[in-house]
Amino acid sequence: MNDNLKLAELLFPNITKTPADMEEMFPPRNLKEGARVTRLAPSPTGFLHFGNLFAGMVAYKTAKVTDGIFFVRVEDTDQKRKVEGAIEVMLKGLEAFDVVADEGVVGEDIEKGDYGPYYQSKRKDIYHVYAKQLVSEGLAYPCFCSAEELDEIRAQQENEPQKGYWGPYAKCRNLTLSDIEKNLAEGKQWTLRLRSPGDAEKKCFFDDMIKGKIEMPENVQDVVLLKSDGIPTYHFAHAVDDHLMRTTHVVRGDEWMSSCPIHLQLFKCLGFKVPKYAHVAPIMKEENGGKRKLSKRKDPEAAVTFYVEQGYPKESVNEYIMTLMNSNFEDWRKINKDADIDTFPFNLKKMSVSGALFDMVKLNDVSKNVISVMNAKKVYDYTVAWAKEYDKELYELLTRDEEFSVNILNIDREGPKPRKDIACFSEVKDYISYFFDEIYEKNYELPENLTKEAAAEILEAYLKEYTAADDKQGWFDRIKALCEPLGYTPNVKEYKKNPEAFKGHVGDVSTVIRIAVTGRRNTPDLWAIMSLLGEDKVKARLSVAMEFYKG
RNA sequence: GGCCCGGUGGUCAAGCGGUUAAGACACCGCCCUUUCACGGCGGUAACACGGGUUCGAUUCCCGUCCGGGUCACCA
Repeated sequence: MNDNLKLAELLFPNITKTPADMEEMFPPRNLKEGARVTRLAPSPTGFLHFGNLFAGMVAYKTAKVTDGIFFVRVEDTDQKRKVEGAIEVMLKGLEAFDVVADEGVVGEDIEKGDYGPYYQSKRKDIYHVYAKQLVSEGLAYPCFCSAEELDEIRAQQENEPQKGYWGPYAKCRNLTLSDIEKNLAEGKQWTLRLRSPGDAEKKCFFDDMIKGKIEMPENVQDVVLLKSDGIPTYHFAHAVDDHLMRTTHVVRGDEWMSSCPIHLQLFKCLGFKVPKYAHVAPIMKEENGGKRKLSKRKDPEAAVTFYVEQGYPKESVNEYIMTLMNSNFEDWRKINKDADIDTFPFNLKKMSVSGALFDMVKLNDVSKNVISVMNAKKVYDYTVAWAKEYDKELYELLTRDEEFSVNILNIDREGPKPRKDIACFSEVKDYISYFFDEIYEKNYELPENLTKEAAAEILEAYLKEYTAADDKQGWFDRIKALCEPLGYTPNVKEYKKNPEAFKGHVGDVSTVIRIAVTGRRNTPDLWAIMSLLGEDKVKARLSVAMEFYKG
């Protein structure tokens, strides 16, 4: 027995399984040609960042368009960062936007699939099988350096371009078996390090699905594989897990790019086939002229819960994310208006290489379009569901008389040219406020070209004429008839030709009525509004406004 | 600082040596219109800079500058 084998035995006495056993336990997946296996591997921090959703969506779509598998693995190897209830928060956030795993962690401590466990904290023995293998091959060794010693090494390297624990600085790299036995006997803490076979003069290569061909110097760092508590670092866990779980495409944030030399080397040392990588750029935020990553601390929209709380329908957020993911999505949508978003041929290679700025204005535009083509009942249902959670008053108002509420939401909807007023359901309250006395806010402010006196005059005349019995045409004819006696013209074109001849046109008359009834200058179809409000309420509002203008 | 990646209108972006340099959002104007919208039409606005290579560079190469990432017993 050579020293490496003895050391392996010494370090991992209880590990009896071998990599071959692992291969047998987690055989290659039986999927059709071209099917991709992707994953989302979040750490349980209790916060679902928009970037996580974004990356998750990329991974999810990649699997879906190839009839592959998308799974969730929880990277809980850092005990210090663990947060209670974090899994639930994350899964809920993903689910709210239809990113649902086929396999892996599907609920707090609920796992599904044959390639688990999917919590890294439960996979210790699996990692140790490979750790033992590496040691026995001389590719890994225990390191007894303390944090202080490591700091010292760093201090020595000030002018050294190649920093870190490598070659000449790797103090524990050449410890003899008896040195190690002695340290162990003294009860010294140790980490397991890779004995890097890399050469800084040589290059390593990989072809990223998004970034293209990448060339970097080989890794020479003796990176930590197992922390002193025996739990693996990200690098080691990534290699072991993604191999054993048969991930074909590793989709992750591009902050991992610079670790690729380590990963490539690890896969090689472990005898694994390297997966394809797809490094996605982060979503950025504009800040005094510059760009920076969306920040959990500074930007409310960085939290996925933000969209839920504001009441953006999942369809809107999904559409917006798709426009960010593949810019040809909008063109596709234009010619496939009613198509299911899942039928869009998402393509990893069309992803943008650099980070896009998050654009709330664009999100709102996308969302208005999405909501504008929903029927009134659907808008009602969505709004009620949202309000139940986030706005009790609105919930009560809306559900008091469902038919009435749906009718309100139906004004100027479901036609060939629906209005686009609502971007998210938290806007609904304001949008419909004048239908409910409880939340209606009077506002009699007039446009510049109209005086209080003129407004009072118009209202007085209209009050005499108004009847709820009119149909839309009759209603409008009546308003037109009002114009001339008061010095306005019912004909806008005529007004434009000769503005001096009139006090205004029929639009001004309508505006005064609209303001009196709704308290605002822009609303959907006024006739429909007045019909829903009913004669009594309309008359009351007209009178109150008239008194106001009379002063 | 070393190593990577990137830089086309305000934003998202097509583009792969010859284009009037697409499109979308935003903005402006006009038309339609009872208002507001919707819709239609039109407009302002861009290849970071300097060198090459080439008959010709936004496209290829080099340098500069500017952004971003990364250099942990965090992921």
